[in-house]
Amino acid sequence: MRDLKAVIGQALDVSLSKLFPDLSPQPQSNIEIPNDKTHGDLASNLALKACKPLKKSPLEIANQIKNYLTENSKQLGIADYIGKIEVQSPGFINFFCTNKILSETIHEILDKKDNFGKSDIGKSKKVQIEFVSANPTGPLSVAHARQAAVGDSLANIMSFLGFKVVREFYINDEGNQIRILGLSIASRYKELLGQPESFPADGYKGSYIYDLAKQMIESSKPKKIEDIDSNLAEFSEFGASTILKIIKKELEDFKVKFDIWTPQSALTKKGEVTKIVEFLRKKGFIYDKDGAVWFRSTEFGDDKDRVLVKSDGTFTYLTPDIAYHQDKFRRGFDWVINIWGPDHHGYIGRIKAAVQALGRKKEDLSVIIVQLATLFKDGAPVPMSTRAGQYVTLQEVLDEIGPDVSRFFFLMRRVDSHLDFDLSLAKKQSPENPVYYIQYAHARISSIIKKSGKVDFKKADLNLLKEPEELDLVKILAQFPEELEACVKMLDPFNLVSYLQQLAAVFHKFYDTHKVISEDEKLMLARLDLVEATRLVLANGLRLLNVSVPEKM
RNA sequence: GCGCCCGUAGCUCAGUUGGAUAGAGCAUCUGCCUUCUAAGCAGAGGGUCGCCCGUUCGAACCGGGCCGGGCGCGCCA
Repeated sequence: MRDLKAVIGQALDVSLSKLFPDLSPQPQSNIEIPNDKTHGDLASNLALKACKPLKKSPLEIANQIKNYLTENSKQLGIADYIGKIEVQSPGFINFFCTNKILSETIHEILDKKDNFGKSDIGKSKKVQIEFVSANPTGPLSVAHARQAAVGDSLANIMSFLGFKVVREFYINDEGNQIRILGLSIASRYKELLGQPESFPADGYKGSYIYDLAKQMIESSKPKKIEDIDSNLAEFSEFGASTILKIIKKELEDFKVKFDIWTPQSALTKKGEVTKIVEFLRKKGFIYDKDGAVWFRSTEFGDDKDRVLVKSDGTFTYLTPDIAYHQDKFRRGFDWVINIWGPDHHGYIGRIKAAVQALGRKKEDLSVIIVQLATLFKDGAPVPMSTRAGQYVTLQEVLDEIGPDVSRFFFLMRRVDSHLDFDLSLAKKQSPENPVYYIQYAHARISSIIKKSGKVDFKKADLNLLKEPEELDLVKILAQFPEELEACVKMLDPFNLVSYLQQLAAVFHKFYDTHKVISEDEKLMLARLDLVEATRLVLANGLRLLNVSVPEKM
């Protein structure tokens, strides 16, 4: 269907230029699948676009194009695929397909199997997707979980489409928040040893801090209370590394894999952070003011210039991050994609500025802002705050509802839209749960194929498929590759989720209207081809989302 | 005050280079299992696409101005 669109598009362009050679520039032909079936299988608005420059009525233009296409259908390569062309008011040109395109689609799917939808539009472009990158100061929150689901699924889809994808987790193991983590643990440590003191005001209050303090007491030789304050780094280090292990475990349980874990401290140790300031200074993007070192980010469209080195000599958060981005590009990535929470959207301007200061185009970096997910339990929102230690961790969600349903729920809305995650609904193993709707379609087909005992596909006469429910099914199957491309274009796996729901709906309708297994042997064989193709596409889609594909439910 | 996101059915949301009668799920109501899995299907009700101007053959979509909600605006990370 996608190829057919291209062929028709070209045929339209040719006919327009033959009919009106003086028209310049030529309007772009726009071909889409109409909602209303009486408008054909494909429709073009070319005549409407061309009417203004040509100063003619769109209906007249459309009819001229239609006649040209009909007369030259063989040369234009559309004769076998287009059965009828109609012009409808106010000037749409509607195309009605023949069965040939449908049977070709089914055969293509049955041939390619798991590879249907795979393409090389990525042209082996090297892409890095950095996501989650949570500070190792506490277990992963629901916000991280959504980012993980988005990043992982997007990475799957992009790999499938020919991009060379690397998934990376940036470990923010330096800076203020790590110091506060150490302070928090030390405070609990003293408390457990019977010397309670006031807990730091901005400390992490979660119960896991007690666990960490306990572990330190048990594993290391207990320190003298008076030594603690001079050994804060040890508390920080232990806390960060232990929490990182927890994070890794949570992600593993969520079926999210990373190729590379890059700690900020590694860049610092190599001196990259200091070097990046010198580098930018040499390029002339640096100035000194009020005892601090500033980056002239406004030169690249940022709202204001940014401090890189504070007057006390320490770096701001931005500085190592610039070094990190330089490191990314040095490693040869053509395209760097960062997935961040909404609290970082004000940060986009400065990092894009930095990327340009490093000599890259701003398009080489894409930032996806994933809006927050609010958990609902029994109709009420679950409150969340990391510092107060009052939040549901990814682990708890996983324990309660499992990775399949969780992943799916996190992808059910566009990334830029707030997501209400209804734990009570997700937990239900019932019809209201949309994950089962798709999986159920796959299970039903598996059951039919098993019962039919058929192993040989592609031998049937697919011209026997004439019912509207059958044709609808083939048409939506044909759209799978386009939907995957849309995910990359939008940088959002949502399109795939939405597509799979539609596909399942069309299948369920077909299932309820027509029987596959029947006395009519020839028809049965054709329908078995059709449902097997459907099964393959459902499986491919679910696999890209990392949702399991059950044969029985 | 400035910037970003959002405002579409009772609720949660699709609708993306402007296209034909604005869709889905949930919720409510009515039907469909002696036949491949009823975790399904069919049907009904439900809309001033936040409001007002503008652009044009055509606007939920583009532009301007309001109203309302969320977030960000630090020599924090």
